[in-house]
Amino acid sequence: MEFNSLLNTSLDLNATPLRFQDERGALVDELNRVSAENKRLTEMLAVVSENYKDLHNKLMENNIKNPGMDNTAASRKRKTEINGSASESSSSDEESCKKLREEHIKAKISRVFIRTQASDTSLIVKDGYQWKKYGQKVTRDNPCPRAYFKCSFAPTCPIKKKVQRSSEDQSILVATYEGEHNHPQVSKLEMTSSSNHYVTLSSVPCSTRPSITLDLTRQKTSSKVNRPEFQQFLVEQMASALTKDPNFKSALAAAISGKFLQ
DNA sequence: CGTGTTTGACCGGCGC
DNA sequence: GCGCCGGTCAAACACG
Repeated sequence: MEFNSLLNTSLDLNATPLRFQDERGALVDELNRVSAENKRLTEMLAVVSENYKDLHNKLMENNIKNPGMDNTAASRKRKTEINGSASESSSSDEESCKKLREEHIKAKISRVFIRTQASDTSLIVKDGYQWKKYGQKVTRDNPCPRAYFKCSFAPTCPIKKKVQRSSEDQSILVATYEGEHNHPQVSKLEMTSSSNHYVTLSSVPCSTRPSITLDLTRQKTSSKVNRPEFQQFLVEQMASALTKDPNFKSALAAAISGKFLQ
């Protein structure tokens, strides 16, 4: 139930204070607690944004100092592939550039955390795109199977998605996106799944960026947070801090508009 | 019958 | 060189 309506209801019951005084007091306490929590989260958000800005600036400086050195996803696989292409005397510069571009796409990795119903055992994440499942695997570090998806909307779309339940909290789905779509989003309506009750707030991070997970499902938000301008402010602040990354921004907007308006 | 999903086989990278 | 592991393929299967 909407917290504000709860509060209003309790205020309407002033005529019978003996009966509802305790409940009203509890609600006021709850309001204060939620307001404090919201303030704390806002501060945390500001800190995280600042940290990200710093890291991003350092990354940019490093890229300028070391052009061609992509240290955002320094997997051993990538290193060997890049080294291999660089050392191949037979491969042309064009091929090397092409490989580097492909590697750059692969380096664009983002993670999305989605709270689902405990009973929901599917590995479906509705994010507005059409996906084709091409594999499933049980990995060593997590008893829950990992599903592999390719974008089915455009055959040439290089993005891949991995979805796996968190080993710590199996009600949380972790979707890992590798690469970027090379086409517009199919359907924004699909972004808010009825079964996905949590945040779809993504970290945007090639390994150096901070990872954020916000719990926006706590519906007892203050009236200030319910204001559209505040939501817009939050969206703009975070989005600008995260350098307009499309994955992050769309997920953030969906999370804020969807959950705060509930 | 077409489309999407499942699942075992296969491949390549990596550590020992 | 061998085994482990994650990722991908493709045949079989399910479903509308």
